[in-house]
Amino acid sequence: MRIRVEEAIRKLGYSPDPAASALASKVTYNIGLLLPSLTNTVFEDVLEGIYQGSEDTRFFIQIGDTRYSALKEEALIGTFLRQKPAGLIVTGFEQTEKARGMLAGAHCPVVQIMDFGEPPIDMSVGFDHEAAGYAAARHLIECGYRTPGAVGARLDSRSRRRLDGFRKACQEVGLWDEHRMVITPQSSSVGLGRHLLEELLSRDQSVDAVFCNNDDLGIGALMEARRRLISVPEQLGICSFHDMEMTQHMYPALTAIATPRFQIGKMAIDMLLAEIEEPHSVKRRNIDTGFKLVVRDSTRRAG
Amino acid sequence: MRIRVEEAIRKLGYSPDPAASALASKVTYNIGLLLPSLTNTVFEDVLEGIYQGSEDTRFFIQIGDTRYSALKEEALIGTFLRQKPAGLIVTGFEQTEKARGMLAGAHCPVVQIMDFGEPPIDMSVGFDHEAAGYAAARHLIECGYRTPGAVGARLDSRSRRRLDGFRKACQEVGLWDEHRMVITPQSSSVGLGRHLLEELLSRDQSVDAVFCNNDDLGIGALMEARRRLISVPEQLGICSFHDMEMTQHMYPALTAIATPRFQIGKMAIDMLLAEIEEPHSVKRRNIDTGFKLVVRDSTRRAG
DNA sequence: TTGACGAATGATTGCGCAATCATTTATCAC
DNA sequence: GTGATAAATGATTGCGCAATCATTCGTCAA
Repeated sequence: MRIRVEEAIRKLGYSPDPAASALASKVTYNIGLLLPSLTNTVFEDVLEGIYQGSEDTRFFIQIGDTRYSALKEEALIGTFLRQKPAGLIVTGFEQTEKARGMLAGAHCPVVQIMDFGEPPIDMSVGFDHEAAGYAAARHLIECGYRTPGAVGARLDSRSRRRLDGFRKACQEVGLWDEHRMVITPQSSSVGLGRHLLEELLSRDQSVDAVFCNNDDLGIGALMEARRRLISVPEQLGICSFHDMEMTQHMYPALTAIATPRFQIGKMAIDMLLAEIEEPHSVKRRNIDTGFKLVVRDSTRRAG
Repeated sequence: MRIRVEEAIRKLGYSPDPAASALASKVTYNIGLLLPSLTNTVFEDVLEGIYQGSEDTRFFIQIGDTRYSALKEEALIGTFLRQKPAGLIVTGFEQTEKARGMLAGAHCPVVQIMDFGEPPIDMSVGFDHEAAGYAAARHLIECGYRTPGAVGARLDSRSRRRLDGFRKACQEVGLWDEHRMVITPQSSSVGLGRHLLEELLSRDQSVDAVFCNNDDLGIGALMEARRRLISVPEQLGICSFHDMEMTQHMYPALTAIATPRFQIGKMAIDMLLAEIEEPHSVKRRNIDTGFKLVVRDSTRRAG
């Protein structure tokens, strides 16, 4: 009987209507993914992990681009929930009150990614951004740099906390001056990195090290240093953030805080699928992935 | 009456069920977008254009990642069509026979992007890759380079045609040797760009210019040249492809064939929305956006 | 053979909306 | 005021499936 039916399916080229299925069963095989940006290389790797973890399952990843706007995010959460997703992955902890309410009341598991600290709405996987910024500062200080600065763009809460951590570590050893923190709401780019280093140097010519809030800025800073014939790492140490593939191939290679973006994506989808399969089966619901300092030539001073 | 209804909607927090709507009307507000890769910066800008063009409309972009596989693409086209999308955007002209059949029979407009040449299934917007490669070669030749090579990765049909065009221009002036074409099926990265230049130089030390099939490779080649103390552009001219933001900030800045990725995305979504709004209203259904040679220091030899 | 039980199969209902048709109400010219 | 037309409103049906219930069939022990 089953065989006969399956033969007919093949012969007629039948395939079920997902809309009818969703209407009748009140659930779909869609997994909603909310990212603040798709044009930010940081999220490419997260995406890669999520795709890899959901390949060959019946689930379909539906991406929403919030453009770093909590309101757009709120609207998208509404749109997604209306479609009765099987699960939801959202970036960070900074949803609007209403969005948090919707997520808390959702009839599906929810994973918050890229951050660690606050208790999650449901589950979370990420790392502590303040600790990461702190680690960057400690590294520069231990390398002997004494006039550290920092540059940052597109200041979402996570970026801000990285800079907070950096500032804190510098203050602890009495090496901080707030003038050496150059930030802008503009979205980050290599060109902006060059510009921000320029601004930093114009504010304080004695700056001997800079923490760049992400790799675009790091590469930009490196190129600007090169243009000005400022030697890296001797005259200027550069520590980048995220460590995308490119940074290790720069010349000199960039020291960076490497963030486990692929792993975060993979763990998030794994947790989500497990929880969809068997509700309440996931035990560790709030995961700190940590980060890693990768020391390369851009901070490796002789002596 | 209308007012009373809308008040009730607000009060009850009612929002229509998209599944029921899709079932009853046989159409949704989803626009399917098939890209070969999301971790390729090339498509970020396309995406940006599409998002910008669909913002504040009732349409929702649904992304599918084909991972450069025609079979995955075929499967995704099936998945998308089952959802009765309002429109579809697919990359390139290399669909499987079956996929082309499905697209041709789709009850919605279809735009093929990133390529120009073949007659489209429905509509298309892109540029001629062979002509772009040809232009790169002509530029290097006109700069006086006499031993041009080329490196390429991830050889989809478009990449291949770029290299074909490059080869053709070199052959026309008797400057070609197939040994100076180094290609690999690996996916492109900066590290790979370094490696491919290494390979190219090991095959023929007299190479004095290289065309890189995309910017990752171009930046990698530049970094490798730097490491080997090969001066750019004097000893080695480098021409990159696509011209993402970063290339102009390299040191020396990279000459590149700039491709109008944002514009392609924007035009594609505009054509699609117009056609959804009013079938057969779009007149120019096969658009050649062209490309632009941007000359910078990496090919600007003194004399 | 009989009864009892579980598995396989068949028949029915409702999900929430859009589309269609049937009805009522408003609008206007004469 | 009348009739004719257009607009607004109301009632009904069906989209294609999943879930539920009702039925039949097969299996086995007594």
